Amino acid sequence: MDVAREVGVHVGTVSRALNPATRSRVNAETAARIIDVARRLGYEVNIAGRALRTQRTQTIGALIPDLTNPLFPRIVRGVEDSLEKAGYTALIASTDNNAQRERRMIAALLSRQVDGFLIASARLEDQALEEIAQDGVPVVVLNRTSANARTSAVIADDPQGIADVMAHLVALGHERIAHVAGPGDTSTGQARLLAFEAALDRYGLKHRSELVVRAEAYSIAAGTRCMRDLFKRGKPFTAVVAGNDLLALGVLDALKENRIPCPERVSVVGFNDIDFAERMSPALTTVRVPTYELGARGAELLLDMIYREREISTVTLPVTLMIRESTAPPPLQGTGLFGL
Amino acid sequence: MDVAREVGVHVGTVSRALNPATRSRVNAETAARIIDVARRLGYEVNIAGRALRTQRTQTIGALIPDLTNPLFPRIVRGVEDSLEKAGYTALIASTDNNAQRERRMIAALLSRQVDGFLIASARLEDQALEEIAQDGVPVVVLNRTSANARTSAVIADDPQGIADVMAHLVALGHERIAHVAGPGDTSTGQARLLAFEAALDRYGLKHRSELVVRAEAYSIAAGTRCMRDLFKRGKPFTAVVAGNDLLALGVLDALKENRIPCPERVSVVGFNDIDFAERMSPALTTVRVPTYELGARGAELLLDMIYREREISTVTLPVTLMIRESTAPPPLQGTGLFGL
DNA sequence: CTGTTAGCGCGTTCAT
DNA sequence: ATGAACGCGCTAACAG
Repeated sequence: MDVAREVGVHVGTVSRALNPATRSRVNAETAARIIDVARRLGYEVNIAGRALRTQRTQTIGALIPDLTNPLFPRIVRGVEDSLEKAGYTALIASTDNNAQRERRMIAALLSRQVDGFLIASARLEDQALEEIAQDGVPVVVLNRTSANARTSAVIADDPQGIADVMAHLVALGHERIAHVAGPGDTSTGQARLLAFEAALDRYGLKHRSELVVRAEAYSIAAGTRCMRDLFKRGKPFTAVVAGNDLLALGVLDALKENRIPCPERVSVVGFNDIDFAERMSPALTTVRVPTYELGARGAELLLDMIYREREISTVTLPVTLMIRESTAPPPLQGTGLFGL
Repeated sequence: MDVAREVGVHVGTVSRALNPATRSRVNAETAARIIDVARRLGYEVNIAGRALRTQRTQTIGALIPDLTNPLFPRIVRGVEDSLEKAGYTALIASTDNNAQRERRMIAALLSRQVDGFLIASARLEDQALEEIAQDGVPVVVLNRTSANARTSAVIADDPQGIADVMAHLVALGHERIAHVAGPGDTSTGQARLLAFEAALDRYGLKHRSELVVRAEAYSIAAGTRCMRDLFKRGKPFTAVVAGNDLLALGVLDALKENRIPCPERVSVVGFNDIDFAERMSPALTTVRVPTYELGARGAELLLDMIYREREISTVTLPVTLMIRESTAPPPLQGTGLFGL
C-alpha cells in the first residue's frame, strides 16, 4: 500500500484511518495526513480485499423480473438511493420470471458473495428462495409475499386497492364486472383475485366464474389473449378489472380489435399506475403503488437484517386510486355488450 | 476448502478442476468426482477471492442516466444478455446525468474493481471518463460519442434519423419547422441539431434561429418549458422536431395547454421510439433506435477490449422512421398558428 | 496510539 | 497429474 509508504506509517494504521468506524483509534493529525495523501494518490479501498477479510462485499443482489415493465425502474431507484447512503451497491439481474434464469442469476450473485437479496420476482413457491434463506443470506421480497418464514417483505396494500376499484365501479353503476387475474403462481395475482371476490360479496354481486380469466403472465399480450377468451364465452359485462396495468393495456387492445369503445361500453381499470398510464388513450384508471418507497423501504429492511440481524417483518404500503378516462358509467340497458 | 477434504485431494487440484480453463490439466476422473462433490455441497467459487488473485472481477459497471426513461431498460437488457454468455454480470448505477453523482458512482464501481465500464450517460465532456480510461480500465460509451480516443462507442445513426424525419415532414408540405434540441452538452443533442440544420439546407428551407430552442435536459418537463418559450417568441411554425421522445411528450403537453390540436395544427415528432410511444395519444411519430442491439453490441465490444485488448472502434446502428398519428400535412394557409 | 502478524479464498508457480 | 507454498489487499487481534 503506497499510501502507507508515502506517509511513513504502517498499512494497518492507514486502514484504520480510512475506515470511519475505526478512525477514532488513530491520532487525529496522522489520520488527517493519511486521508489527505490517499485522496491525492487517488486511492480507493479494494472492496474485494476487504470482502475476503470481512465476509462483507457491501453489495446486494436484486432480482427483477423485467426492467422493461415501468413498475420496476422506480423500485430500483428507491433501492439504489437507500443503499447508497450505506455505501452499498446493487447488482441487478433480470429474471423474466423464468425459473431457470432465476437460478442462474442467483448462483452468479451468490458466487459474488452478495450480502443479501432483494427479490421482486413474483413467483410464489421458489425453492431457490428457500435455499438462499437457508444459507443464512438475508432476503427481502418486494411487492409479493413469501411462504418462507425467514424473509421480510414490503408489499402494497393490494386488498385495499382492489376494494377502492370495486367501490368506484359499483358507484358508477356497474354490476357485471369481469376480472383478468394475474398469474396464479404470483402472490399479487392471488391477493387481487381474492380481494375481487370479497368485493363481489360485499356489494351483493353474483360470483360468475365465466367472468374471471387468469393470465399466464403479467404482459400486454397475455391481457389481449384473456380478453379474447372472455369474448368467446359470450357472457355480458360492463367493466374489466385487470390484474395490473400491462394486462389492462392488453385488454384495451382487444377492445379496440372488436371496435368496442372504452369507456363508453366497457370500463377498464389497471393496477400499479406505471409511468405514462395517464398518457395512454384512454388515460388509464388504476391504483397507484408507491414504487419508489417500496424499493427504498425494502433496501432499508435488508440493511437492517445485514447489520443488526433484525427480526423478520412485513411492511404494507398504502395505495391510491387514480380515476382517469378509462372508467365511466355502464351503457344503458339494452345498448351494452351482448345485449345487456 | 471442504470440497478438497471430502474428495481427499488438495485444494489446488479442486481449483484446477473447477476452473474450465485449467480443467484439462487434471485427471478427468478426479475432476468429475470433484465437480460432483462441489455441486452436492452447493459450493460456488468465491469471485472475490478469485478477483484478488486474477485482478478480474467478471463484473462490469454500467452507468445509466435514468432507468425511468424507457430507452434504457432495453439497452440494459441487451447488455445483460451479452454479458451472461461470458459469465459476466453488470453493476448498474443511475447517474441522473448529474456530474457529482456520476463521480460517486464511478468511485464505488472502481473500488469494486469492475473490469470495464459501459457508459450511457450523455454528457459530453466528462473528465471522469478521461480518468477511467487513463487508469487503463476499458470503457465503451453507448448512444453517444466521446472525445476520448481510448473509448469505443456504439451509436445510432442520428443524422440518418433526422434526415428521414425531415424528408417526411417536407413531403407532407411543412416549411416552417421548429426544433426542440437536446441539451448542448450531449453528443446526441449536438448531432441531431446539426442534422436538422443540414436538412434545412438540403430542402432550401430558411434557417430561423427563433425556431430552435435548446432543452436543458432530456425530460418531459423540459420539453414543455421549451415549447412555452417558442410560443412566447410568436413566430409561426407547423411542425416540431423534438430531440427525443420525452421532449416530444413535453411538447404535446404544451400544445394541449394551449388547446392546439396535434397533428391538425402542429405536427410533432420524437426520437428513440420508447415503449408505449405508439399508445400515447396521439401515437407518436418517431425514429426507432435498436436499443437492445445497442446494449448487446456495446457489451460485446467491452468484453473484446477486456480479453483481447482489441482496438478502439465505433459501431453505428441503423434507425427506422416510425410514422404514426402525430404528424400530418400542415393546416391551410391562414388557418395555422399565428396566422400562418 | 501504532506496529506486527495472520489469514480470509483463490490461482499460480515450482516442485515432485 | 498433483501437492506445497506463496501472495493478491485488506482488517482483526494482539503486542508494544
